[in-house]
Amino acid sequence: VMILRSRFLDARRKRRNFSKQATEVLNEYFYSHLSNPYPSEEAKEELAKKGGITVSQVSNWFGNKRIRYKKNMGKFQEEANIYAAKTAVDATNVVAQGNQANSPSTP
Amino acid sequence: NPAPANPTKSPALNSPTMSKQIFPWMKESRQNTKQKNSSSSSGESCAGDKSPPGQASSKRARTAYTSAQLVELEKEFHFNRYLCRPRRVEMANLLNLTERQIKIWFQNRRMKYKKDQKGKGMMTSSGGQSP
DNA sequence: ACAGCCGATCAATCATAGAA
DNA sequence: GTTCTATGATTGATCGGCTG
Repeated sequence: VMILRSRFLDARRKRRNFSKQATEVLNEYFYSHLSNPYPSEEAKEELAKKGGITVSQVSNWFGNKRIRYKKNMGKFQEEANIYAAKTAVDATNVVAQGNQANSPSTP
Repeated sequence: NPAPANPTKSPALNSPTMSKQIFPWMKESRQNTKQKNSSSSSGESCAGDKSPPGQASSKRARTAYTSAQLVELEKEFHFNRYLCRPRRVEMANLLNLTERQIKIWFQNRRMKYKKDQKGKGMMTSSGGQSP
């Protein structure tokens, strides 16, 4: 209403859809870690690099994906099956206690 | 309430492949993780009550701040990124918000500030796309 | 004990891109 | 060109951990 939405002070919300490559990488991680889709900071950086987007964008994507997935799981069923085939890093149990080798970028 | 939220719903899957379990993070709403218990007498009432029809539950609504409030907050932030207690009380009255809201606003604002700084540190020289 | 901060996340909402 | 849906970003507010 009246409150002319601050056309200014309001960050420019320009949106550009992600590339197929980025979406592919993000979905792959999401569905292969469906038991706990919370990538670590390092994992986010890796995903950002692979998808050609920023870490913030990776965070936004996971935030939106999680909420929307749980809000309407049925809608993603199909998509889930598509990505489910790849990488079965799935573990019914959360918390990786035995942290084993990874492939992080050792600084 | 578009989604009746049926907490206990069976997966009922008929996919040829594996299943789709309902992991804990998919469970609704926040406020979980910990369960403290208790024992103690008094109190029960646990909160958690759903909320179906009725109502009542606390609804941390997303109060939409007016542009006037935002301008004041923004102005103050530019002056000081941190607020002292007295100043906070002052602003709370002035803007008709609670001290808590003022505090939270500054916290979120600082996070945003930090995030913005992050993105501005690298820019070789190219750039500017002018549409 | 106790309040404030940080970092991550949630959840609602805004605004636009794309499909119908 | 209009209408509805998918999706990226923003933001008020919460959760848990840490600190003085």
